Amino acid sequence: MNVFKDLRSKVVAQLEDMAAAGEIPTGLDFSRVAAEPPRDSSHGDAATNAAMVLSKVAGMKPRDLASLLATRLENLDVIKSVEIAGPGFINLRLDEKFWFEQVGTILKAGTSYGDSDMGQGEKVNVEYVSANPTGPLTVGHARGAVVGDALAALLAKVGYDVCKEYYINDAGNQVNVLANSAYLRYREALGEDIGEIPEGFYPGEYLKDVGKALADRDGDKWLGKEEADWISDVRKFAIDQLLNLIRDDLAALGVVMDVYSSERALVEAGGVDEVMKFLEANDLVYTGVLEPPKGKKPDDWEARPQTLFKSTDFGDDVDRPIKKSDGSWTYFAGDMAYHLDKYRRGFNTMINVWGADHGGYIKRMQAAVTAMTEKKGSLDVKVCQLVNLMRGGEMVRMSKRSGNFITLRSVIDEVGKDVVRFIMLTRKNDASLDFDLEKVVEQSRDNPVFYVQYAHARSCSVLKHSKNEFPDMDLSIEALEQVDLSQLNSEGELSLIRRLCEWPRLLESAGEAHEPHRIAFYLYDLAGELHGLWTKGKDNARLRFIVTDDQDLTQARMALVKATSLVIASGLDVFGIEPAKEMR
RNA sequence: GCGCCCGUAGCUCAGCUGGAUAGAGCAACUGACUUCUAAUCAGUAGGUCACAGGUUCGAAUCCUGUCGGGCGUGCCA
Repeated sequence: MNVFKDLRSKVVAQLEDMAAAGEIPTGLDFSRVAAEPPRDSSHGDAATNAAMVLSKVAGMKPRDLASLLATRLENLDVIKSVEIAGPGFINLRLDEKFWFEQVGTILKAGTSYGDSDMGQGEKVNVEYVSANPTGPLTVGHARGAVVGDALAALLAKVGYDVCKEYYINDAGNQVNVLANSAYLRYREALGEDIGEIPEGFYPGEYLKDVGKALADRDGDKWLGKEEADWISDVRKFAIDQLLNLIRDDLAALGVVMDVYSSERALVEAGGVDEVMKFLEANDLVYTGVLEPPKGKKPDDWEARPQTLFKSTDFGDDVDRPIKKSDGSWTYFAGDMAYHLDKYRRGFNTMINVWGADHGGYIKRMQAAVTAMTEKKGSLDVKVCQLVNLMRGGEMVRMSKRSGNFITLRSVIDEVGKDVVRFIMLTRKNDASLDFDLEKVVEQSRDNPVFYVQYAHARSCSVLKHSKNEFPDMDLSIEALEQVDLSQLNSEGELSLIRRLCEWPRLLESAGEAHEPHRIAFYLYDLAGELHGLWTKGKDNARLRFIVTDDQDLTQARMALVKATSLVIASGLDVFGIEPAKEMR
């Protein structure tokens, strides 16, 4: 049940009646007509822009059109009052009874309140993390992981059929570097002194375990052999080990993928050849020489003919190589095959969550998707900007060369996965984000995780206390749904109810925009309303949630508190966060 | 050079896809607080939405240009 969607259809119905009655022309386009909560709540519960949007095509002054429509709306029974304001807004005030009924609706729906069928079961593929299997996950990876995960959950909540996917880059050069690094550690595990890790190898300590595991499995079987003999086996072994490591890191963050897709498997199955065939058949490739890059010193640049994809035909800036000058495939070629594969698996809508350093790659990938799906597929790329890890206001510097980077795991161990998840969602993806290890565990309004969790914990606490105060009060959902809420008519209470009713609408707009961070801001505001109400009880005992001499009033308040905690829990659920029952 | 992102209160950021008098938190100032769990709440102050044009009933939001910051810019993945 979405209050505003419902109102909008009531408005449109009236407009259709007006057209039928000859008051306005027939056949008008109502798609821009909206019914939304006004920014300033003093304007009422909802406002429609119908008169302003339609005045021109209807050939009427906005105010005249508004007054015709207003008269009709006034006669609807849920509407308490109607007023025309400003340039032609129609402000609607709804009957309080209507709002009270919504609390019952929320209680009945529970955490499924806000679920929507907007997506119509459409298949959507969300690809995220996709970190190279060459090391443990870092804080940087965590942002993409959380944003992708929450976006997937959000889309599922509003009615899409979502597949969460991880693309394993196991075909490029870096997995050979990995294999060589692992081989070195393998020799070390078998007693050899390997000294300093040379340039061009991954130095990380985690590879010791990989080398040891390989030695345990295969003994000295690869020792003293040519690289060509062991590379393929060792590479596969190392990749599997690293993927297990990454999977564990993701699990510690609460992320579970539906599908892991291997680049190597795709290439070996002929995916790239198929892409080439398609491109050739459609005259989308040619052999050419690219201009030298500008703005960068073309030190060792020399002109070389390559196989190029005509991505400029689809909005890219230059055509992109799919074959290197030595004849091997570029990363892009494999990625094209991968996206074609996704499309073939039934995903017309694809969303990729990428790190900031991949910004320059978006256009060519979108061009590729457009070309390969003959415009039937779409690709949205969410680029996550950098996370600045801080401690007490100071930047935590990481040096990659020494292999001394901050792992995701160590951060989770320090502050907990729920904190990491929430903080990663407190900024829109394309803005950079400060993550202060001290601030995020502070107990203050400045720390949104705490503030929201505290609101939930406070609800739980209040419910528990009310039960102590009135042992025979029925707090079951069934009972609370039936409670008469007409006493909850203070401004704070009605404002909280209205806020709760915005939840379904917020979910849909956040889902449509692919912006899960909006939920974080909503929850923060919602928590603020609850804390505000709570403190009113200090001035006036009658306004406390628990009124010791009035069980009926208390029970009504409990219905509202319960509904609030359900919406908070449901928001946190989209974020994959466990709501706190108490603060310690 | 070109492309993408960003520019909103002293600071950190929202702004619901074009709505009414642009909102929060922090910091500052004033007040409430023997509690249903203390870590909160109420209020004051703070703005040329970088700048200049344009589109229209209406622009922080869309378009063009300028300035400033970040990222990316052949055969890495």
